[in-house]
Amino acid sequence: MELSVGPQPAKITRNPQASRARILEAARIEFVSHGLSGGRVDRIAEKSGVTKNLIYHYFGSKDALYLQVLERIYADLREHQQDHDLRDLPPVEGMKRLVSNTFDHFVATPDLIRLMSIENIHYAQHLKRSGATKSMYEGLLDTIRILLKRGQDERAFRTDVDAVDLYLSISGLAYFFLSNQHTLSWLLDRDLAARQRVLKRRAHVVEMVLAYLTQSAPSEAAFAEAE
Amino acid sequence: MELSVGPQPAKITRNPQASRARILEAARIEFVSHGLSGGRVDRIAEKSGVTKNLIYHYFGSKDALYLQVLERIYADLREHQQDHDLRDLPPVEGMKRLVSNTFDHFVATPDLIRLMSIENIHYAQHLKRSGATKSMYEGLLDTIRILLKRGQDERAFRTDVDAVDLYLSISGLAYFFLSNQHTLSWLLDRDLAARQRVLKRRAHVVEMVLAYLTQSAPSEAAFAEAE
Amino acid sequence: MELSVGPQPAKITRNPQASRARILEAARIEFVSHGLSGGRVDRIAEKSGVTKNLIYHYFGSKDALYLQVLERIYADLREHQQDHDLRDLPPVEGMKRLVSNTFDHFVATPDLIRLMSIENIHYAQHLKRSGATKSMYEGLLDTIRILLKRGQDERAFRTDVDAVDLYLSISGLAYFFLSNQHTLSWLLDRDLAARQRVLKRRAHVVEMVLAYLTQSAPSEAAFAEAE
Amino acid sequence: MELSVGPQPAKITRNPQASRARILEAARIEFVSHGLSGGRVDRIAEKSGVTKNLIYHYFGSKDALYLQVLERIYADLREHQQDHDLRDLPPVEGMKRLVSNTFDHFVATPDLIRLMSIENIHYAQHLKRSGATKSMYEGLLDTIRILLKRGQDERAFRTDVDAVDLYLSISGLAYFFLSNQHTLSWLLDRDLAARQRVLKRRAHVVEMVLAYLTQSAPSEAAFAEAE
DNA sequence: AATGAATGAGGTTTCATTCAT
DNA sequence: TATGAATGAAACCTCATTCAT
Repeated sequence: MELSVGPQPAKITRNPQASRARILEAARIEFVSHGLSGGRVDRIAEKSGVTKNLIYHYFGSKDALYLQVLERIYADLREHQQDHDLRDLPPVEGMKRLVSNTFDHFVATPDLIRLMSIENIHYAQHLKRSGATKSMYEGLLDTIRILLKRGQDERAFRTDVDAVDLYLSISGLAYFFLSNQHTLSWLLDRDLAARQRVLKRRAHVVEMVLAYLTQSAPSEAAFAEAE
Repeated sequence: MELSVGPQPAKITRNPQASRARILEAARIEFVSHGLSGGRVDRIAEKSGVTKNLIYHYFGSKDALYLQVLERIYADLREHQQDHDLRDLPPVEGMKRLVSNTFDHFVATPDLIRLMSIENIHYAQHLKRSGATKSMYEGLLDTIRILLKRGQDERAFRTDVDAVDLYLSISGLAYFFLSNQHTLSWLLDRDLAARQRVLKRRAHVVEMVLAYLTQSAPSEAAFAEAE
Repeated sequence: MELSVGPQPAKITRNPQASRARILEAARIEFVSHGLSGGRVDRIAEKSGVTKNLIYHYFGSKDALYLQVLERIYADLREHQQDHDLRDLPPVEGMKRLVSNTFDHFVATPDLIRLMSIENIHYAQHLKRSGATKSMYEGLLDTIRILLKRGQDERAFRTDVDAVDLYLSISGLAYFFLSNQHTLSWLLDRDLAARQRVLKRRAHVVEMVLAYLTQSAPSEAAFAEAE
Repeated sequence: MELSVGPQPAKITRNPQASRARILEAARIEFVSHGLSGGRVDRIAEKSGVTKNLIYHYFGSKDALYLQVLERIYADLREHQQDHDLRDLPPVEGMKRLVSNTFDHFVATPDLIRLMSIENIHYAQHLKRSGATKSMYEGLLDTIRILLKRGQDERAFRTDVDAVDLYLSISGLAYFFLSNQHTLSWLLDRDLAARQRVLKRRAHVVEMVLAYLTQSAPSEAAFAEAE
């Protein structure tokens, strides 16, 4: 579309924090939209109204800037992720809330989803280099473990559940639907971004997880065939 | 004195189909490894042992080459996806097989997973431009619908299941685990690529889907809260 | 001065060897004139009538191109340095010729002198990385050794001469005068580049070396080293 | 609540002379290490602990700063060069001392040597622009002339000696060995910086100069000029 | 069918320098 | 006297693409 807004008036801020923030914001949009290789420092400079030099002055390199964007996204994630208060709810209720909260959070942060995909395309090499972010997952996993334990003690949940698998399922059921929105919408000839469709999906996900957890006995045993 | 053999052409195949195939194979590896923006025509030329010009001669542009790779991956997918024979199995058994087949197929085709992620990063713009491939999903969806119907008729499966949601769940439970292997392995401090881990995951996925399908009644109804 | 010859007509050669040669020639002039850090790839491209890309296509980097220039200068040096035929002359005559040949050769190849200075500014890091050139000095040193030996056998030359020191003196007496032409001309208020001055210098250098060699006994011995 | 100490200026010296001195010192190291084109204002600022602006405030430009460094080096040279007291020694003794003093001085001031080389790479354009320093050479040349005259009067020295050539030889014999240390050490496969090697060289240089001066008659005369 | 040579446009990064306070 | 913020110009280098044969 590219409405020609003309050359951004190069607003000199003399406010380094504001400049940094504007660069980071523009970089987030750029990298989320085009990936790391596809992202252009020129566009980031233009969008943030600073010169390219300043970007390099503050961040050192395109890669380092990308890493900062990545770390900030994860830091935001950690801040906004509040599952602690679910730990004291009745287990079934708590778990339902946890699943739908996770779903909602994914819906609310498409950037996070795209950056995670981008990172995986790059074999997570930047994330691995980053000093941050690892612990954040522990909170969510702990909440899952606590609710699981309490539900099992109450005989509401089955007892053979691996918390990590449960976490992967809760996430995966939402993530795939969102991350692959564009290919799936086309292949299935449906607009998966439509509000009703999203709400329906959330209900489905919650039901599937809860059905699994509340099933009395594991079905008749392990699968045998390897590969 | 120079032997006048004329200009010694380094490596003439004179076999256009073989050249095309070598280019496509090299391009697949390149794009799967580095993404579309990150993929380099130079490397494709080098790996396939042809000159860059031939690539342009055959495919016209980098984007067009990428599209060919994409279409071929989908064509392969369609060819190898054989779910028809599951349609006549007992519904529970058939569904278990369908879930684990899907899982195994994803495990066996990491390229497909990476290309789907790459396409979504690019808003599926190439896939949408492609004339091919759309129908392939119908086969799998039909098999799901048939097994679902038969299971519901036998009162083995719950009746309020949306086939598309079921398809999304079966795929998503496997896809996320595989597509996000690199970030997850690091964040969770586990090697999710380990064979035992993969097998365990497959069993879990099958159980979750079956638990959902075989649950007698839907849990107490719709969710209310919208975002 | 910069006579504006206009944009070199970008003469497309379709002759890679000619292109390479033109690039190398332009690079030699550029690096010799401005040093390594001061040399500009843009100017080399302009002067050689090719695009910058071609330079990188052929040579990979500015540093690599500089190294090529350096190696070529040394290769030329080796080729043109013909001292072999001096070995059979009467020792005094041979040595005179060797000294004045060396002097003349330095005068004739100001590029070599400048590049040697440039390399030393850079701690010879490129030369050290080069695979080439080392052996070339052996020829000259051997000639020195042979003439020296024959002169000593004839009792024409003193016997306490270190060949390497002699080589360093023969070179240094010429080199300093030439390499430091610009500072010295200014500091001494004389045009050291003037033809008469150069010839006078050559005679002086020959005399000094020969006076040393033909001196009957070494002067009265060691110096008390000052720190 | 923030302690309102106002903008906390990191490191205010409020001592302009000390700042100037620190800048000059850092600049000297920088230019001597990397040359003029290779020297970086950023590094000078960092090393001297001041902001770049101050450098420009005091010196105006990189070139001007380099010139200051150059002039200071020459000023130091003049200050420390004490050859006056040699003028009254016996000529042979005095000349020996002058040669080895010059040699030692070069050894002790590698910066001077590197800057002279750098200046010559730049065609001495900065030195020529400088208002200073020219006269300094006169002292040394005068000492040479005086000792030469007295030696000739005593019939200790030959009579056909050009003082400037003698000066160039005394300097060149030491300079080349030192300025080209890096290339020569590599090409000759010897560590020319080793203390023993340096002392040996000094003795050789003294001997050569004295052999020349004390040689009774000039060798048989003219050289047929080549070229 | 295939090539070796060459390019235009634009990518990331560097660096001397200036602005506003 | 001194600063932190910011810049313009140009540096090196990359990459998809085309030309002439």
